[in-house]
Amino acid sequence: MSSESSESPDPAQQGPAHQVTSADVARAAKVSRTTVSLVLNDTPSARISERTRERVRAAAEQLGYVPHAAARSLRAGQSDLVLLPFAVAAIGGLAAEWVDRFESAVGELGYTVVLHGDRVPEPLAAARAWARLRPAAVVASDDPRLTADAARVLHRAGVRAVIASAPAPVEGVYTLIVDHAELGEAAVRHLLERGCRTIGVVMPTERGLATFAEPRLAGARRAAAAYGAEIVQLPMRCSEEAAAALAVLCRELGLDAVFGCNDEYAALLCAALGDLGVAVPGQIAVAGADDLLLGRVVRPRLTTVRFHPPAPGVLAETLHALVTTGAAEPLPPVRFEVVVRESS
Amino acid sequence: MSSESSESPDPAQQGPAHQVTSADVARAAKVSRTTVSLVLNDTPSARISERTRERVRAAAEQLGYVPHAAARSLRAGQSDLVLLPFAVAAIGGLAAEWVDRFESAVGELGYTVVLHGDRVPEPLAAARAWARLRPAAVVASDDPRLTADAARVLHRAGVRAVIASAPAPVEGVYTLIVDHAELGEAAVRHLLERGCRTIGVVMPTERGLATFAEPRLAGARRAAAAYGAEIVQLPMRCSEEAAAALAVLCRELGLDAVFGCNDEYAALLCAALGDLGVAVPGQIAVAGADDLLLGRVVRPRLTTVRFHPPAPGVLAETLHALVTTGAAEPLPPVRFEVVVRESS
DNA sequence: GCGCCGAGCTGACTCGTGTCACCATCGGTG
DNA sequence: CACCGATGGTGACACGAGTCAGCTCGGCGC
Repeated sequence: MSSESSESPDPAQQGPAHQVTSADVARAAKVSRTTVSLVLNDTPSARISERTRERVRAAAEQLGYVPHAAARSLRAGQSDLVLLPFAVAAIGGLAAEWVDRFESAVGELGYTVVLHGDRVPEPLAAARAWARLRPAAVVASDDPRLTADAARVLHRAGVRAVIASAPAPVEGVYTLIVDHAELGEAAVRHLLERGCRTIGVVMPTERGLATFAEPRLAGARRAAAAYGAEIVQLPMRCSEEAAAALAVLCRELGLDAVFGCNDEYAALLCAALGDLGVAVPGQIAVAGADDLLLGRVVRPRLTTVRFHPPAPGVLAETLHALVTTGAAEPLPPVRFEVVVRESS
Repeated sequence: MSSESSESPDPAQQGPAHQVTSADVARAAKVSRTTVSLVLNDTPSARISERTRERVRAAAEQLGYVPHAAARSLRAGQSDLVLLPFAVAAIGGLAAEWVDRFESAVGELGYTVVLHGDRVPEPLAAARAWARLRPAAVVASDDPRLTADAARVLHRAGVRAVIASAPAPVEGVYTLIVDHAELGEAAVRHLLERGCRTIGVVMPTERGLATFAEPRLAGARRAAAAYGAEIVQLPMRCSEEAAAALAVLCRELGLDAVFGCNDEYAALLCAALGDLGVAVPGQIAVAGADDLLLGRVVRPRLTTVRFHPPAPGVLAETLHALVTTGAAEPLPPVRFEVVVRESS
């Protein structure tokens, strides 16, 4: 494979062909580098004749000049990066679409969104890794590593906005309250209202999911307490085999309902119960959470809890306000809604 | 631990508190900036006494110094960024896990992986956007924007390795051959071997998926031609309603099999057929692709085509070789495997 | 002739880092 | 005393871009 037509057969072989800088454009247009900068950035105060502007733009185009973001933000003292420290696999289908729309929204405000998932468990080490990039903002979601200390490291590195969703406010972080306990409570209250009194709660054993699972369980307990009902913890891996084993256990324990913690686990368990001949919801009712496509594909369709995050555009403006003015109106807590379908 | 504690109550409120640079560390340790750099980078040729090293490290720790990645790579003339220009929503569940493992693998080689999904449709504009970040490598997957011209823009900006998966080699790009036509062919050949002769192929109407759908359809045609069978295109959105409508159409058309293009579409259609009382696979056999969890959760379980990408570590080493030496061994084409389950 | 003005452009400094060449000190030797 | 070789450090430049103060030049008024 060769990429450069006639000049040179293979640029990958001959080392970087000399990166094009604004100095090259200046030489080509026979002006100073200053002029190039003024023209290409449309600096309002600059008094450059239209003829010169044309020359500069033509030269830039012809040379294929692309500004160097790092150099620019170094000089500017502030970058246009917005860092989302997520591992891709940790983003569900629903959230993925939200992320994409958020990306468009902040993109229109001139930011460059960047996802960077690392496996660093220690909060300060993770924060340092993020800080190296000197982003203008960091937007995390229920990431337990985003502690007050981590936020301090980020602010020290010049990060202007640190945003996170979390069950409770974190010092130095603009916190969007997402109370998973409330979600668990809503799901289990629904099952209680259906008359169920012995309710299993699936606890995913995959690392990282504990952040959601623990508070959801706590909420489930809260709901059960009000009805004098019983809660049973059900550890489970995200696999068919684990689901099959757990289904047997559910029957043995005589549960009359299970909160799956998440649509994936709920659907897996639901299918396993069906294979066992257990009627859903007749003998055991099942509810999931997060309203994934999955829940509408299985039969019976899965009852789930859908949550309503702020519109991406709204959060984008909040971010922009934080970056520019250092403050922003707090957003209302994220609300949940039980979507009753056929599994309960 | 607290790095600043008493000085300032709320770092977010009082503006950037003066970013900590290596010069600050130098002052605190009473050495030159050069020494700081030598110590913190463990430069092998440096002759610095252990006492001084300690002082420098202590000062850096105490001040919470984090190096400025942009400045560093500016000076180095090359960054450690690996850019994956994917929209998050475009990554399926299976691929997401692969991406995460790839991230770990290249991370161990000292790179920083960054996902950046934009919606720029024009290849050169997109390439310029990527080039601004001056990554060491760009790894794309079946992205139609990664043309030979786009690759040229990237190389011009000093990008050392441009890697992509695609059905056919692209000039200037290290291409990992993933022949979706072959995938479609395998799936449909399986259905043909089951005796089916009138086969529908779902064509997702969502933008971006055409990249996969078109070649898969072409492969389906190839397989059908060998058997003298008929192929019917079935456009479909990714929703329950669209699936229900399409299920009716399938029955009317008298199809005896459908290739769902993808497990999501296949599962959706499968469920809709079931709701209609059509027996799967009795009356209509269904096959999907990509081997998502979804396919093992629905009943009947979905027959699917699984593909075997190179191990993340292998591709990471290929990338490293390209970045450092400019060349790498070609990898064998990605192979596919039909996983027969209950829907066919 | 001199002073002033504005249009049009540029020189020189800055951001935070890495690195090369050079410098200072010291103990030892001819 | 002059010289040497380590040892332990530092000064100054470069990377690519943005920006402020200042330069030149032609035209105009008196």
